[in-house]
Amino acid sequence: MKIASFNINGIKARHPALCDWLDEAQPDVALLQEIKSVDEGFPRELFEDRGYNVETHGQKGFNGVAILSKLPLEDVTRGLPGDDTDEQARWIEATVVGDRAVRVCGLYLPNGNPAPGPKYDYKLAWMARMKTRAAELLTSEEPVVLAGDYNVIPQPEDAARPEAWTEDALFLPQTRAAFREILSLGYTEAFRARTRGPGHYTFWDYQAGAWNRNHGIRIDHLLLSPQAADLLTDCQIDKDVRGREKPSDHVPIWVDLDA
DNA sequence: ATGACGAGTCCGACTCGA
Repeated sequence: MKIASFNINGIKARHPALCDWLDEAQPDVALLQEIKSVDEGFPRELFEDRGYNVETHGQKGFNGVAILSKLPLEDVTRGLPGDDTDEQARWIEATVVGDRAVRVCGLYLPNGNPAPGPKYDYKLAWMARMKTRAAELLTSEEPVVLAGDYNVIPQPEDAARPEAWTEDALFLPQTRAAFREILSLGYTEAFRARTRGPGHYTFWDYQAGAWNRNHGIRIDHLLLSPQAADLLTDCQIDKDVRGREKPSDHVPIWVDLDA
């Protein structure tokens, strides 16, 4: 079961590039972030025609997450539990029924800049809620995948120029500590389970020639419960997507599970 | 250096992102 995460930065602007990548990468499941669309505005036929089931959790103008799955989806839920007043569409869950049932969560973690400030407070509060949900999911003792745009640079080696990010909400010590707290519940970061060392990125800013200079950061992650980690056979970043026509500023990252 | 990004919203200029 190939499960991918991709922050597409707007479905209206990105559906051609997204379809090209789907046709070539053939993921069984694609967890999308920043669809920037309401549910009714999402071009679901484009994906249904390719054999995908489509579940969206959209909102007007920004944010928004979606699940595309060639396998049946069950028990779909929308929104991160823990704050009924939170209206931002950043979390969707479903159970993918393959040879094994896998619970997948697609997430778009808040950016948090500028820090300090209310946006950073929201980020940290959201991460605390996510930790609670991540802990609950572990009690199922089923394979769980938490995949998405975490807006977290875990380590200095995950940025081409870490010195440029020291004051940034993506790299502040509190942000990285909150990310480690979720990992410490018992999750495995899929990419780092298989690849060590610097130079691996999932985001390059549109500005200042970041792509041409390879000034990237690694902020899109897949976290695996122990039962999912036992099934891991591969994890790759589709870096070349960033160099194509009208790209997102993020690229896809995916795992292959023996499920 | 007069610049050096892009998407969405509602129509020129704002917000948002990372």
